Amino acid sequence: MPAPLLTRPEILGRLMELFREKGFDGASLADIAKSTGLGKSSLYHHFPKGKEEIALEVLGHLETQLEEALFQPMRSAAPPRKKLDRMLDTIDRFYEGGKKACLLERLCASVDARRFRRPLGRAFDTWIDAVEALGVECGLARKVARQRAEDLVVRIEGALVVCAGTGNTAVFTRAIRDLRQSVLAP
Amino acid sequence: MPAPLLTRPEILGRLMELFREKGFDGASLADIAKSTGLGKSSLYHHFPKGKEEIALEVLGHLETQLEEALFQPMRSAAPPRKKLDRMLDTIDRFYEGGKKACLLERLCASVDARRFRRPLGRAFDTWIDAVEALGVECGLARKVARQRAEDLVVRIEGALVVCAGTGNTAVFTRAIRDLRQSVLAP
DNA sequence: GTCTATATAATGATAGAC
DNA sequence: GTCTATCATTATATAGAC
Repeated sequence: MPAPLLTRPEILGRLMELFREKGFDGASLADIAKSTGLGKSSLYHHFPKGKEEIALEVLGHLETQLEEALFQPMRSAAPPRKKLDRMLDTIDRFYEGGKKACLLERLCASVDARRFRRPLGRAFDTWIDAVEALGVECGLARKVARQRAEDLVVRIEGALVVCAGTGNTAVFTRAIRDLRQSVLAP
Repeated sequence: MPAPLLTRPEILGRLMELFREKGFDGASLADIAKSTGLGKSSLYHHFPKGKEEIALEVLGHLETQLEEALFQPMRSAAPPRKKLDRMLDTIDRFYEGGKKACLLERLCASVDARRFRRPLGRAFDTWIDAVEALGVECGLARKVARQRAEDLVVRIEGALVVCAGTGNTAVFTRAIRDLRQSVLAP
């Protein structure tokens, strides 16, 4: 009875890396096995429903990570501007300055996107909600705060696409910089 | 000697639809054959180097379309604000109000993105250049015009991603509306 | 320029031993 | 919980007839 080689969070972390790099359609079970160090059969032990279940679990893992690293800190008593700065720092690190792709975007662009629709929509909404709350905390009208929050997510995702297409990460860096000013502006 | 069933632009048009819907990794040769009504062997007659060549040709077809429908009109003598409006109308139609994906984004998100890097970068740059020219025409400093142009492309691409993830096309509609005001603002 | 038939490799997924 | 071996299916790509 061999012991597990990796903990479940470790496995999911590696798989998130893989899907961010190759996308869902582009990552084969062979890739998945290699990136985790597990054989295919072991994978089906952990994820009996196969590749689709793997992606859903990885999405869930991301939601947990986002909650801890991105959303929890937003509910502290710190000044909203500080909290926005912290969020943008975390985002900048997570995407490595525009060099790494977004899991949400990669799954949106997959053939089975409809299967992932619910968790994808929830992840985007949670993210937007967190930024909206900052705006409201800053005294912005709810509607304005909402639009600014949507705009933040839109610009992050768009900048990642344009960076991937042009190879010019300056676009992402500038997006982050601009958002520090614009999101909570009066 | 059977006659060709479709002209080359017709073939490329259908394939563009297919890749926008399924992505490069998600569209199989069987899908490609079905969408064009051609057998696999016929496909290899038209595109001897296979699937990768198909995607490159489709990208070229898009560049031609963009040149005619998007960039040419920008070089007319019309007032810049009118021309921006026209571009945003064309974009809105092309993406069907946020319901259809962007070919550039789908190819950026493919496993072989590096193969498409050059034409992808060129397409993005040409697009940004065209918008930048409008800004300069409007009296904006070149640097400002450039940033606004990048921002337009970023927000379009990002809005498409968020729409695909949330199913809420309002985000795209609002992005288009906002851009009408912000891109050429003094 | 299209077709049918096929080659060959890779795909997602299972069976059963340990 | 992992492994090796294998399954049926699908993938991209060719050969050669018409």
